[in-house]
Amino acid sequence: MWKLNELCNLFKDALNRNESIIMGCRCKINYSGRAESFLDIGDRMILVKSDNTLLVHQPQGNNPINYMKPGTTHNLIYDEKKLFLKSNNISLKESMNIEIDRVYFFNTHKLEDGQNITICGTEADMSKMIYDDPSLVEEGLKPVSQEEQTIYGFIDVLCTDKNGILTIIECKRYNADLAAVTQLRRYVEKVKASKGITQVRGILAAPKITPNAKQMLEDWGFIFSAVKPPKQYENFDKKQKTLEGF
Amino acid sequence: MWKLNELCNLFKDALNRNESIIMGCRCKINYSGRAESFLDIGDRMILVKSDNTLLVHQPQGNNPINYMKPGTTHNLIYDEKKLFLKSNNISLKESMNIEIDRVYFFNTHKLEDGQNITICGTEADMSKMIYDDPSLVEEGLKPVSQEEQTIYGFIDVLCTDKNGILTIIECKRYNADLAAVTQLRRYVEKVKASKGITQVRGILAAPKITPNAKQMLEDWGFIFSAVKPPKQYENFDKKQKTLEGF
DNA sequence: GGGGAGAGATGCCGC
DNA sequence: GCGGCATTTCTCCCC
Repeated sequence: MWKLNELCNLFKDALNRNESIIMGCRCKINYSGRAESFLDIGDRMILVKSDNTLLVHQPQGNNPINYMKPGTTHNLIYDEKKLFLKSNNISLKESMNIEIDRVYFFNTHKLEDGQNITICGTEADMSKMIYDDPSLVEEGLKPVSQEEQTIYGFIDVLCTDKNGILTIIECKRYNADLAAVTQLRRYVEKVKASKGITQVRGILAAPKITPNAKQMLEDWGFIFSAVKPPKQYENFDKKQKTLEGF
Repeated sequence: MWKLNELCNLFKDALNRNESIIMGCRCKINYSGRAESFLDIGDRMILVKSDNTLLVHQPQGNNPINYMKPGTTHNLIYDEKKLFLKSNNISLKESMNIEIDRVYFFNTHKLEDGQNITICGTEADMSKMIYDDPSLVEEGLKPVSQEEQTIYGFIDVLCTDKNGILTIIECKRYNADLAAVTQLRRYVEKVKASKGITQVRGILAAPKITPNAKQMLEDWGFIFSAVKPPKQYENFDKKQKTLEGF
């Protein structure tokens, strides 16, 4: 068991040295800022990163249950046999108060990492794939532009179809929903209005589409085209195949 | 410094006891599933929760740089003086491979927490506030329904205005954008079509609205009403006031 | 810094 | 399970 009063100095020193801090503890939490929240007593993991991000994780679930953004100031205070972690972000008008009953583990370490992640299979990759080969979406399409930031908006892929009609393709890497349809509709309307042309086609390219979205899409004279984002499951399937070989 | 080969058993035992695991290490990461990603060598914190969620956090930033969802299986393997954390989620077709060079710290502990967080200041709170007092949005509004799940969609607040015209209010707790306008527009159109009435008003209630969204809103004959979500910044302002008193 | 849109989004609720 | 939608969304890009 930790001597709680000594932790305050360890915590402060770690902050001063820009170390990352990880603490397992039993606590209750109040947050006030963009909203107000209260979390009653339970066991959690608290991370304070070298950029002063704070994360509180319960022992289940993907997301932090509470957090403070980078640039927050933190003070660990010992009072009346309890620890209080008081965090403030003046500029964001956010504050958090964690009342700590018990500390299960406590570590600090200088961690250095400037690496950026590389990801493929994103929507941008998908729109590039379609731009490079529009026949994936429809026969006879000719690419005009990709990922173009225009006054009409951010249009994924712009083509002309086999009849020379301007065609806007909106990509979704997931099951396309109502919001995807309204987004496409917005682009088509903007291009029509600003170019003063009446005929602009809209195609929604995604692996799937919800029934209601399909309905609304067709009500507006648009078309769905089933396209999967590139490289999805490629490595996994390869690996599974290898495993099956044994 | 840790004896790497011993960690594998500690790790396995912790998993078997449903303990949560936290490890600071130097590693590189490959992920394959919904997309593919690679993260070159650097210092990170790895959390494995009692529900087998895996999170990898860099020493900066809010979000995990890599993660695996609850229900993933994990194996820590020692081979050729290196550790490999191999994680697989068969049903989601996702896999991760973490190659670990060095371990800075390693802790496991049984953490128990069944608490749910209470939050106020959400959009639901905001729509309830407006339903209870529609004059916050416009004089003469009479509430009809709140948070109604209809075939047209999920309408925040439904009112009649001072002339008895059906009025749909869409709430946003943040700066309203183009998507918020298209959402409102969708509801108004659906209600018009399904009820067979030509006059349905739409009001967007939010603390702010972007210029383009305001433009589109007015183009469609809708109205913006400046409303703040309840309790936002309340505690913070109170606290600041107290501090100023000193 | 604000606007616009994606995210390996996640999580919640309702059907 | 899917659909619809909010999120203390966060993050990135571009103006």
